[in-house]
Amino acid sequence: MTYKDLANLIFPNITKTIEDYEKEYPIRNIKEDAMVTRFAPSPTGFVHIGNFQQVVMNYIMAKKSGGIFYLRNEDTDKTREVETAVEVIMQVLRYYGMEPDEYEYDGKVIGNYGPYIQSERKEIYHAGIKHLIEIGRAYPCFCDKEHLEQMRENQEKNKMRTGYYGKYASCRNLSAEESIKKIKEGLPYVIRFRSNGNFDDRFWFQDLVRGKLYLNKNDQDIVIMKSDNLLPTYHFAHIMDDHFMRTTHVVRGEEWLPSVAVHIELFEAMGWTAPKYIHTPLILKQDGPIKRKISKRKDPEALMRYYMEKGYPVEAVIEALMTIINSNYEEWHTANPDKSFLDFDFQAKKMSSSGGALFDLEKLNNISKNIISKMNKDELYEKAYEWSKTYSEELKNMIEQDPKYFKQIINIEREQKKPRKDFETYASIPKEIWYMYDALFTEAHSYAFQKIQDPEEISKILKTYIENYYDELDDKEIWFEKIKKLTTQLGYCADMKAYKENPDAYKGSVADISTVIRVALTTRAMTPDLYELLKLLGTEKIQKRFQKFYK
RNA sequence: GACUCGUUGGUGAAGUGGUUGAACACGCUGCCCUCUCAAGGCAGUAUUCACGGGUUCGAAACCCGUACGGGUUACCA
Repeated sequence: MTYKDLANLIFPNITKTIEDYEKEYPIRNIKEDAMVTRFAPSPTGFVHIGNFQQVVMNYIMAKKSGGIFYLRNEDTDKTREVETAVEVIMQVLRYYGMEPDEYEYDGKVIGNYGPYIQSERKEIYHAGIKHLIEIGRAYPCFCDKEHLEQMRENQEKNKMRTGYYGKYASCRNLSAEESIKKIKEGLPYVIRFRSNGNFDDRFWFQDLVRGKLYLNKNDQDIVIMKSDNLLPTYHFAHIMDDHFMRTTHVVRGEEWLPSVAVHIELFEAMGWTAPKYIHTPLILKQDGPIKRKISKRKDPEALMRYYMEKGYPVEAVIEALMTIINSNYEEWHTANPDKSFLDFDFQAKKMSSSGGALFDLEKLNNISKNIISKMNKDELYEKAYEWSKTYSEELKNMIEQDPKYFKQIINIEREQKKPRKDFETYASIPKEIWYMYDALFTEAHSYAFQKIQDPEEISKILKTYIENYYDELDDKEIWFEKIKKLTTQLGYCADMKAYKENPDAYKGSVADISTVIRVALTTRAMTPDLYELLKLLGTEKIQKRFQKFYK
């Protein structure tokens, strides 16, 4: 009895060999320096911001180099899987314009290196495992959970490294005969990798972010195939997939750094060269005095859904992430405002390797405000409208009832050198402009009058203004001259400079008069340019809103 | 516990032995401009790079130790 018999007993129906698959998935016909990258999430139903950051990196590397970016669904853990997960992932990728070149979704397989869903690649993994068994680099292990647990406790007690290795790896000494016998008896088993490594040996590993790392070799006989569903573990699945999908660069979180030695040995055992690895720092969150991993359970901003629902422009989120990825991105972008992030000279080694970055929402807000302020009215209209269709009934209604009017409102102080920056997100638009709509205005009750509170005085100001001064045909200069005349007529100071020098000499200033008009029209003391607002509202609406205050 | 990665302002950070008396951006503070606000302009915001020691003519940068933080330690990825 040989390893070959053992392999055939375990995988009687696997006929294809590694060589067959090498032919089936040939080296990609792309430029030598083109990168093949992938996004390989497990289908949990969410896209974490840390994962998305990796998507951005993967996407840039592939696109810039003329390579391929593909999506692979890592669903080997059937207990965690969520039904609609792939849909969510594709939705996010498309929303942010990072459509993969190859993927499997909605019954379609795009690309020649599929299937792109791990649970559909069982035969490929089995062929790999069968091969390892044949050459003596993998073996069935019959140890049960209790035994393993006991072993770990003992190791911990003796301050040893924990794990299934060396003398602790009892099943590695089973002969082919013994293993075959146990399997025939029906004992449950997993398949473990047989490590040849010595932990005290070290080797150099090149990580593209951290540089050269001097790591201990692996000596763990890790599980490569699980007992229940015969699916491989992540460790084994990813080396098979990354090899046969001809991946050149793997971007993953730094939580994988401790298993690099395992993966390297696995690649060696298969006779393959490993792809290049880029281990990214985690995204952290300030929680009181402590920085901790941003968590999808506690922190809504950990999930991409949050940014979509809030209506941050796509470019804003990408820019915020790029800033974390390569902090010189921002400077580059201000120097090259018209270029896409794909033109940026992204370099993995420029990524900070320190601890992990706090994702700064305030920074995002600032970026977002700037980006929105630079859109012209048509762009903003298009994007906000598109967004509103799925995320905001309120905004959608506003826009649809009169698109032209909406554009006029958002265009106030917009297409100019130093545009206003009122809108932080698409979702914030209604909060800033609702008072321009009569239907919404009738519900408003509290008026934020400032210095002038006296109802008699307010009435007098509004009445005098509308009866004697306001004319919607006036240009801005004349309009303001009239406001000044009104101010003087009522005994206030029309010259702000004079007023500031000696405020006690007057009842108040032109600012106070304007504020009364502004608040009566909008309920707020702070709005964009009054002249523009008046023009857009029109005489009729103005009169109606003023009437409430007449005595 | 074991193994491992890291530690520059409130935040992201630049920096690889000498025009760094620590860039840039966000935030914060003040002033100016101004009919309000948002902007914009100007100025301020780490006497110092976790701490201790060493190497050097010279260190935030190189070395050692300590402390602190993160990660891993699963038939989860």
